[in-house]
Amino acid sequence: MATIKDVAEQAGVSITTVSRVLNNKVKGYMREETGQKVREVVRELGYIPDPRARSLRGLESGIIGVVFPEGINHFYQELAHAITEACYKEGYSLLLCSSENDVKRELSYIKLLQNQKVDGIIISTDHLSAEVINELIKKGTSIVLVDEDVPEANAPAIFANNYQGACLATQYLIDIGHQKIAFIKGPMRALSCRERYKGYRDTLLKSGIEVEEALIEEGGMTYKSGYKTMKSLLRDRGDKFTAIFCSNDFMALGAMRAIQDEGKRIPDDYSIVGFDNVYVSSMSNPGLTTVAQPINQIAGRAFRAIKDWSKRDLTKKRKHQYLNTKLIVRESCRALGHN
Amino acid sequence: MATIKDVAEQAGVSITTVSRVLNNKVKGYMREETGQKVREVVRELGYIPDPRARSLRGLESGIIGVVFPEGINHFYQELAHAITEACYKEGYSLLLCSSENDVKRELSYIKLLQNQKVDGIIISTDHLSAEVINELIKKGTSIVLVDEDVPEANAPAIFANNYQGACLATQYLIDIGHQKIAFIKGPMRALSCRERYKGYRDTLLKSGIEVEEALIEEGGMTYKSGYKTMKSLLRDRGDKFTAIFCSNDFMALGAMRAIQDEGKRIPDDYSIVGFDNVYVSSMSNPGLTTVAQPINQIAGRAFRAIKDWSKRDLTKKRKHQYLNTKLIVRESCRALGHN
DNA sequence: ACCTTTTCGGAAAAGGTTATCGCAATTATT
DNA sequence: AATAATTGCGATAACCTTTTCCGAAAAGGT
Repeated sequence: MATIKDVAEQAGVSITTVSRVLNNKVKGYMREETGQKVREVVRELGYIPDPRARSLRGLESGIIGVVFPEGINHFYQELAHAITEACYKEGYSLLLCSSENDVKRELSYIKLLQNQKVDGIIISTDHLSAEVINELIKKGTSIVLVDEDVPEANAPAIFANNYQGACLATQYLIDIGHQKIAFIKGPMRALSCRERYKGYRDTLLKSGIEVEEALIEEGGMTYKSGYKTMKSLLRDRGDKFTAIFCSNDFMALGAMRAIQDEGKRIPDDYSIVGFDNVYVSSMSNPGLTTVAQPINQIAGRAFRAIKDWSKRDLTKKRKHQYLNTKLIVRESCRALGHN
Repeated sequence: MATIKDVAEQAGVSITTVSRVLNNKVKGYMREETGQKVREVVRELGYIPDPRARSLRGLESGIIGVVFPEGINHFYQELAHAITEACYKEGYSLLLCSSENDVKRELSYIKLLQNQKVDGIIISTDHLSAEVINELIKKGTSIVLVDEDVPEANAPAIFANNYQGACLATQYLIDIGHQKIAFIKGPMRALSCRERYKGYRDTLLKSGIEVEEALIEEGGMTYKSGYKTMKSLLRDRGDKFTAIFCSNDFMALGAMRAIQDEGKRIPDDYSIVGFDNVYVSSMSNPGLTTVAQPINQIAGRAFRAIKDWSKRDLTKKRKHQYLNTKLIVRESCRALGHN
């Protein structure tokens, strides 16, 4: 592995000069000829400055840390992939960590990332407090929140407009004739889930439909919990609704299976809509109609927020970015005739 | 962020002493009392040696690089997650890269990982040549191959016994009464796919069943390609087989959908078996019977191989590790009566 | 009391990079 | 021609750690 010293020797200039050429700092100018020569040798030796040495001097390390709550969750995997792509284009790479919903592990990962001197941390959490995050920022860590907000934290936050998405889904079901729409919500601890819940309620009310608490259940955002919750809904009040809106795709997929296991058909007997548009939602049978999160946009903006961190005006309040969602219509819903 | 200097000052000792305590080098002995004091201050300040400075001195960086061919592929995502878990237990973390099946990108990632001085690289590739890999090893990079082998490369290789897995699946179908078993194979470029293909053929032959080329098609390992391939199989010779074995779960899922779209039923009309046991295979309807790869074992051993790299005897030939697979029986197959 | 051995801790170099400072040499100005 | 301004580039410190070497102090032996 060639060092800057090798380049300097080979080019017959000093180390300083090589560094200047590479970082094109024009403090103390530079003859074009010398620059040429150095660049040539750099190419020849395939020299790349050691990122560790650079970051030791307080410069960028080229690594961005990502902390997500669940490693097996396809949504986070897809988001992580999207961030990878955004980073790759600009030569950055990703240190990927999953906290497995454990605050202790989350904190230890953050510490680890700080120690590795990452250029910034992109995190999705509903465990961390605003104080912890603000403390980190005060100490100089760049933190960007994605997917889930931490209200009082002074970190830029980028996520899908969950409220708007839930409205979209609910309105769609209403538009095609459904009135009795069940809802499997996610844990109310998570702001994103509360927003989706609110979107569902508000849209019903706006259309003059009563919100029936009996048709609302809380699940744990997993396939299994969707299955179980749907089973009990069907058993207790299967005739009281014609459509179901689920707070995420996994629960929707689980719910679909529960319905089919009960000998009912989708969309003939029940219509169903999910949320997230994870890749698998296109692989179900029937294909799941769902609300797509703008994953690539979220990833790109999160990356940009890290890169532009220094330009941020810390005295100003942080910027929220709500990105609109889109309804992806597949085959899991059918229009209801008037009756 | 506390440095070793802070610790030294706080404890009233020299930097050397702190380092000695931390790395418990007993060159020049150490009073127990001094050691105590230092450890106490370390705990107090929450001091952790800067991994970048350490690795600059030639020590471990605590980061392991992972290069996979596809970012969106659930199988690799799950494998990556398993590696993350294996690493986390020992304080390591992962720099995750996906080459998106592009050799150039693969090479540039490897270079990047080398520059970041990762402790080793875990890679799955069918693009890289043995020469490239051996060259890297000669230059001092620790490389472990997983999932896919590169025959002449002198790197430890760890993967599922694809041949045994394919035998398992085929034998299962035969055991429950199927004789006419179609096969959707993967690209023959990949050794793993060739092994699966061989397992399928050998098992048929062993049972005295003729291998019909007309029932064998090649797909691209994706949901879409599984769907398309199955469609054409059904159209051309739908009555010539009663079961299908697919080289991976995604193609199996696509094939299932194709069958169902044609108005046929699984497992009533056709039985189907996949390979990999990705998480989604449990979420299909009906649940997909498949061959499970021992992902956690692969991950654990790959990590260990990196850690034990220095203990490896480079003059000896590298060790292959074929790990046995397991059949996961769900609902996508039915027993055929004799007729 | 003097010498040897043991025990402990400090100074400094190395690892690769960048930023600051300043010295020459060249060019411009009067 | 003398002075000022500009330009080109090198020496060196700093970032944080580990390691080697060496010196000081304490303890032990005669």
